[in-house]
Amino acid sequence: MSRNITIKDIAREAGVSISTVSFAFNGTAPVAAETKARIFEVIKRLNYQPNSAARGLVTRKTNNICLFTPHPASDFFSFKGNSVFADLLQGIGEVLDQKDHNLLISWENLGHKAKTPKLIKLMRERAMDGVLISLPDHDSSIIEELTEQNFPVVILGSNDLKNQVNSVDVDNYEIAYRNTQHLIDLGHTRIAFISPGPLEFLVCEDRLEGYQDALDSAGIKRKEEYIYIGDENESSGRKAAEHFRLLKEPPTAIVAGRDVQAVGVLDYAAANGLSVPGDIALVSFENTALADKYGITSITTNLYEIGKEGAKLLLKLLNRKKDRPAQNISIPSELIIRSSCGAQTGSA
Amino acid sequence: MSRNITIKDIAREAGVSISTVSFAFNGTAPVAAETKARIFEVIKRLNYQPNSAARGLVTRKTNNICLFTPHPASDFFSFKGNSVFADLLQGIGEVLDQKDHNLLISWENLGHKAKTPKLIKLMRERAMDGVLISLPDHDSSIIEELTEQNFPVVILGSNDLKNQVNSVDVDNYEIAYRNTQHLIDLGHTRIAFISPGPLEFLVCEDRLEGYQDALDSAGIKRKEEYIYIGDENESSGRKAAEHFRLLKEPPTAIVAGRDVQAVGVLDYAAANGLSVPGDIALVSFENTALADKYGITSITTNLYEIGKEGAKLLLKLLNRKKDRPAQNISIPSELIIRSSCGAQTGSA
DNA sequence: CTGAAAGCGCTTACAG
DNA sequence: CTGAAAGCGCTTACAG
Repeated sequence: MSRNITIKDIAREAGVSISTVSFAFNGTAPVAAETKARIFEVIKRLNYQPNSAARGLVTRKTNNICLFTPHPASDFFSFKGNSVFADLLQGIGEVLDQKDHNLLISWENLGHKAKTPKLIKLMRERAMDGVLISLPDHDSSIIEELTEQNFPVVILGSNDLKNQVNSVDVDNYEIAYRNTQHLIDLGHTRIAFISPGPLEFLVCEDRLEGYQDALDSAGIKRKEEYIYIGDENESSGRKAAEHFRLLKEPPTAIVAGRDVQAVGVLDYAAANGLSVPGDIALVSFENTALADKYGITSITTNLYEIGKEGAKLLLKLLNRKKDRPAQNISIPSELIIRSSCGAQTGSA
Repeated sequence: MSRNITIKDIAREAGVSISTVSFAFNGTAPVAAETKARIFEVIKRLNYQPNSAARGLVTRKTNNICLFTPHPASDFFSFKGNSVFADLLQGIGEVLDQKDHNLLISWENLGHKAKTPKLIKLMRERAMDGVLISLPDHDSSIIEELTEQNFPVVILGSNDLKNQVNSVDVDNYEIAYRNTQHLIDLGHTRIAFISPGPLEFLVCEDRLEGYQDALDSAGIKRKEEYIYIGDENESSGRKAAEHFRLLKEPPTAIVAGRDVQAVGVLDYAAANGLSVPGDIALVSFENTALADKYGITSITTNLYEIGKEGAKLLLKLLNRKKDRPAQNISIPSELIIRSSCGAQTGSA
């Protein structure tokens, strides 16, 4: 590779000092109009782009933001649905793009139990300015270590550290409560719940709690057998529906953990001559294209907005001198009523 | 944030010079055993991690590898199926992890037509050591600019630049040919094709050509109406099946572009009293869990291996002094026979 | 408005 | 085996 153009080349070619080039290029000090024009002519002609390592060494900034998950990639990217994950990334990317930041992406591989967790290593070697953490579980030791060092962190999604760490999320507790309450309002008392994934993910736990508290508030007794742990596959919805159906007292309504699970429930119902919402009233989360297509009542979980607001918040943190109390941003959700819950037709 | 531990701190604390610390830490020159022990004790105690910017400034390496797509994130991540994309990332990540490299991820947002493409900017400011390019289309100007500068590039997937640029892919032409040939061997002559996505993606074009050439070789006349441009949604498979069914001369076999489309075809068939493989023989690509679940004959497209081999190849490039001719690695594919094609039962 | 100089935290010849 | 010194390409006081 041929030698790269440096600030010295520009300075020599433009007949000025390197400080003047730096001032002009960065707009960080006034430079005479003609000088500036000459400098920029040379910059353009020579295709100059400042070396980020050199710049980073003195400014102590990399302009890299890390999106991290303390889980293997497969868990992470499968857990988030297809389009849903793209939305998160798109939201983050748009904001970072605009502010000239790069996106680093990292996860903890199973079995790769290094002495130093990857993220801590990245922080110590200053490979990034801040981190967005997604899908945290109960082990918040990494997050605590980062925040102790005053390293800028924003959590995307449910977390254990409310009020201590900046975060952006939909209120999973609240939307599960709302979904459940909606079914209660429609007269149901035998209401089952499918978790969108394993309960070690806080998003799942939060939703379960919201569901349970809604039942409690309505004076409806919880039933262990009304809870099914699903996953990102449609089949888990089908299996859940079957599990519920085989109970002595089958539920009359189901809170599915995600739209694809709701589709599985619909599938099981159709295959077994059950009517939705007649025999089973159904609500879900995400409000993806699937919900629209199959007429599933679903509450929005706007990952695009989470990504966007998360990135914005992190960037704001980077520009602040003094500490401020942690901010917990909640992205509003909307319950989209369709045919599956029985509210629309009134014929439930 | 408190001041960070530097090599100076280690040197002072260990009572040696900074060169010795550097030599010991990097194993880049012999250091007396006791000296080394003392140094590492201090390193551990003080949690030292070398500053990557400082190191990068002199070594001219960032240890960052960029995964880039010249398309908006939504296109990219949706195009690759859910798990399929996770597999690609997982493959890349495992290799980079092991070699202590970080993954930068970048894409070209629509409407964000900057004067300098993002990737070129990243290259010029030396924010990464090399780049993996995924989902390229016919506009290879960016890739050409990178290779002209001798910047290390590996293309993941189909590309226009065979023999000029390093690449790793399944042979999309060949697997489409093989899929089609399989149906021909089963006696079909009216064979339709669903593209996995828009033809601007080279992977789609390659598969279309493989399909067409298989027909040509068998002396079967191509029919424009036997080609349907699908997308990443199941519904596109359903629509394709309907489109084909309404033709005057409906096909007796379909090469679906991806498993989820094949599921759509099955769905349409079931809803319309058509038997698979009786009325429609069906083959597909990807061999995901869906194929297994629904008994779809499908040819593997191992994205995990593509990611892994791509990352390995790129890392090898980084360590080479002199140029070598571009390498085009082909990941082998396997046709997994299941019930949908009619080969298994012989009752097609 | 402009320039000379120090310094960011490393690596790497070069001496010894 | 170890250390003093130069230098990577920038930014940023400091003088003028």
